[in-house]
Amino acid sequence: MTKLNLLQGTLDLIVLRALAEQPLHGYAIAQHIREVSQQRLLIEEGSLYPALYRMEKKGWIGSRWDTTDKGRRARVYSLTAAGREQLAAERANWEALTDVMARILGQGE
Amino acid sequence: MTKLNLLQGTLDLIVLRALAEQPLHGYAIAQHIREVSQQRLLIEEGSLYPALYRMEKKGWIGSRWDTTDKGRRARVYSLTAAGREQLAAERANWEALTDVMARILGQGE
DNA sequence: GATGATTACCTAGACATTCTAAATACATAG
DNA sequence: CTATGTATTTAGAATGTCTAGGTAATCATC
Repeated sequence: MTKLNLLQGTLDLIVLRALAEQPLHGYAIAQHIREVSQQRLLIEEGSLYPALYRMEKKGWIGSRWDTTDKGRRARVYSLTAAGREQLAAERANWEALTDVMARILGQGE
Repeated sequence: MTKLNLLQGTLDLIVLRALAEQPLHGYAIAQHIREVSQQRLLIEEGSLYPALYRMEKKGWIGSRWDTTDKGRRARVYSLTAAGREQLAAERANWEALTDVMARILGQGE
């Protein structure tokens, strides 16, 4: 099982989806994605944190400082209403793209 | 039916797949993709031509100048053996990614 | 109480890919 | 002779991800 290449543009969708479940801090988001993907998707911190800042700036997520169960300070992110809309839009785009790709890849067989 | 956002990294796969069918010149590749995707995927020229140069440099495709049925000079690209391998690899990566994404998007329902 | 592993965040700079926006040139239709 | 379609080329901007560092606190272990 080789490591997967993440495609540019999918990280936002993945993060929004994770936060739709429950509020999480950055480190926990990375862990969560690793688990759900069965170790196949490894999000680098240098990708994740800047992505979180961008999304907060766009109003899709909000954050507050909190203490984790491990007793450490962490910035916990949660979805906003705009974020829920964005999630729906990106999910729809993703599904449309996979449809088109299936046509393209399958065509001629 | 809105226009789809192409994800960074999928263009090579799409082009390789198109050339697996038959040799084509750049303009025809763009048309072909538009048709197969039912007008949903519009590849810009500024994306396509640089992508073709990159792929030729990597040895995945080869080219020769030829005359089209419309009587014009055109650079016709075709898959190399390495290109066929690359196509298989990228197709496998794409399929693995859609599997993982399906898990992520579906999880918790 | 030193050491190392884990948790948690931050950031600069490199890199790759796609897009916008232009230009060139030839063919054909009107 | 003008507009439209065919066909290629390229510069530069925009975007997003990664590499590769850094800080700091907690916990287990020796």
